[in-house]
Amino acid sequence: MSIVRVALDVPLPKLFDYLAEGAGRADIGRRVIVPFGQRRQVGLIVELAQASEVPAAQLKAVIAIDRDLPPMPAEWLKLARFAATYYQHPLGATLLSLLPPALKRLRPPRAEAPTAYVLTAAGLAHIPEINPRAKAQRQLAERLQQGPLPVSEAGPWRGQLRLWHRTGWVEAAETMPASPATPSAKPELTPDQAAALAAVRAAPAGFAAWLLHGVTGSGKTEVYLRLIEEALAAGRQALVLVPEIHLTPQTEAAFRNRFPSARQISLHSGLADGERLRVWRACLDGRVDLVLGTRLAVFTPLNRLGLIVVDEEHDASYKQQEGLRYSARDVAVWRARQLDIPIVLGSATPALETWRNAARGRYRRLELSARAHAEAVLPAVKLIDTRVDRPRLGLSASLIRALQDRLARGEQSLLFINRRGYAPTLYCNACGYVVPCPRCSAHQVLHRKGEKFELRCHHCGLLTRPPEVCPDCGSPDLRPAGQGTQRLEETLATQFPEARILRIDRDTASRRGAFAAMREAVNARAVDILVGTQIVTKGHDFPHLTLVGVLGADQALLSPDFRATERLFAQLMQVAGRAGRAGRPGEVLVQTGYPGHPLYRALQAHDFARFAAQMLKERREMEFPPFSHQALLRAEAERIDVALAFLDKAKQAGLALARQHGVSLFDPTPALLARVARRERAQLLVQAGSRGHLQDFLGPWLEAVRGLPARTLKWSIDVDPLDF
DNA sequence: AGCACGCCGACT
DNA sequence: GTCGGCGTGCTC
Repeated sequence: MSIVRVALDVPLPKLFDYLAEGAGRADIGRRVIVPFGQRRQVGLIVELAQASEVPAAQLKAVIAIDRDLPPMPAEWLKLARFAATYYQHPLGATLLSLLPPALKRLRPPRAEAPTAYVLTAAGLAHIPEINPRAKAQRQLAERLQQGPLPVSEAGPWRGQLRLWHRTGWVEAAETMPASPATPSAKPELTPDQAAALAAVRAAPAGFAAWLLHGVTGSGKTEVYLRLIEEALAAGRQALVLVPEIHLTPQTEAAFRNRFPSARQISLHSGLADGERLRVWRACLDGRVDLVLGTRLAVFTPLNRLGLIVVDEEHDASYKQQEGLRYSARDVAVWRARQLDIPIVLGSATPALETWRNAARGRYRRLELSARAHAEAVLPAVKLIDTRVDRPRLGLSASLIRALQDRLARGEQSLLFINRRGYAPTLYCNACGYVVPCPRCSAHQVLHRKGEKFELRCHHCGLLTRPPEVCPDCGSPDLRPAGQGTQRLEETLATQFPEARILRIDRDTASRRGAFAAMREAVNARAVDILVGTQIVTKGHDFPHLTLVGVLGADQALLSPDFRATERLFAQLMQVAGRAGRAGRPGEVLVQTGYPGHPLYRALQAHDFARFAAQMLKERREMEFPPFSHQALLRAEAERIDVALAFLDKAKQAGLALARQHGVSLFDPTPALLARVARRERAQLLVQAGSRGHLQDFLGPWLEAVRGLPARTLKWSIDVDPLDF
């Protein structure tokens, strides 16, 4: 009787042994259903064993091995094991969280009816044999030869398609139907692009990590496309990671137009379970050439992977903030190394970690310095000193003049303000009281809803009606304080009654398709002034935009988070890149009370290298990443002292180990946002000089932490944390 | 994580 | 006298 070692979705760092008659090597990586305690669980076979340490009498037998699905490949299991180990997450919980949700259900889900069909090789071979009198069949075959046929367009052919599906002449098309039959034209390469491509081509085959550094508009995408083209031509697959779903539709279309014959899929958390399963299955079967997706796509099982691209590699959304807290960028680099293939990390403002890796020669840097359109020059960045030119309702006189200019010339402007809602707070003019969220350590944000106002907490979602009088002193003189996108929109409407204004933030762009519609409106010049949060900074071209105004940027400079400046710089570079793309020079006006700040100087010079050098110098002095490696033990409880006491015990339990491994344990502190939804959060920082030391320490330490009583609290470990 | 077992307060 | 509170301990 064989014994299989099964990974289960339980928070225990161990495998469970089961008897499985007739199980063999071919079952490693297969889904199983096993009895577990009083219930049944879905698991994954990860090893075979001759004997078990568990007494034979306690071993139960597997209920079923799912052989309908190909086993998860060894490479994938290895990748998942790495992630589990590196991010200190139980292997079972890791593996099961990486499967499509549908496969975690006990009842192996039936693959849903396809939404489109393609001809199989067998189907193609069958075509000549179709009876010439069977007109409908001939027509259908002809149509299928032109490409995938969506069921929605199949009309009366539906029955025939189902029949052919059963005979194997057609199959479900996981890949989106290619739009044009002929690939879109390849633009001519700029010298920088050509040089970058030449460098990659000249490198010996195998693993290499490339940092493609180029400002917005310098044509990074074209470099990706050429490299993908070569990978596809060599019969390999390409995996392209992008930060967020908003980005996928247009990137998706660009890729499909360029590689109409490639089988392309998109993978992100917005997909319905059935769709996600189908796409996954297609990858597992090797029926996909090009995968475009958000962070979770880094774990797609692919057997011919030849190239990985991580676009906007600095973006924080690559880091998962719960469960397995992985960084898709870092996992991608590991995967490329494991598969011995190249990986390209692209950004105008690389993460300082990445920049330093390039400086140390671990990654190789490729520079795109010029904008792809020769006539498009980098925008001039000017600072408006708000100590002199005091903004009224957020707008300085200089910014108003600049807006007037664009309106007069029929050009578009964008005002960037990273605060949604009407005003960040509602305060009492008599006593200074500010309405707090009763459940979080944060102020409630004033939102306008039609003619009415409401208070919302951006952390826990609490929605309340604004008080009529100050809850503290009874004064009726309550006022909005500061600016949000809604209020700015309102101010602009009074200031420029003739202007067409559009606000883009999470509140207006969250509806499906809303974002695309707004982008279209802007491109059709149905908008004069755009007001937006960071959502507008992400990879969208607005060709008629010549002015970008930045409001409220200083806030990040005062943040206690040591990465806040890095993020602000990236955001400002990105938003500046929106201005002046179609030959007209763009202008960026930043309102600030600190015009002498080095961040702004570097921004004016469009000099990332200078900014990075400054930041790295500071980081080195402070022994912050990338000059150290961190992990955060987070704890949350109903009371902060409970969380802090737990962390203190954890610290005591780790002191000896820490000394032994040369690792520093800091004192437990309340989190920057100490209370969210009535839960008090605290954290303990672990810092080490190298990844190795940190890793060596974390394993045994967490084992000890797991033994600590933690009845009324939840804790988790975050390796390479981004948020504090 | 679930789920059962187990020992102390207000109810048909 | 029971129903049920959630403390603690285990799951191959």
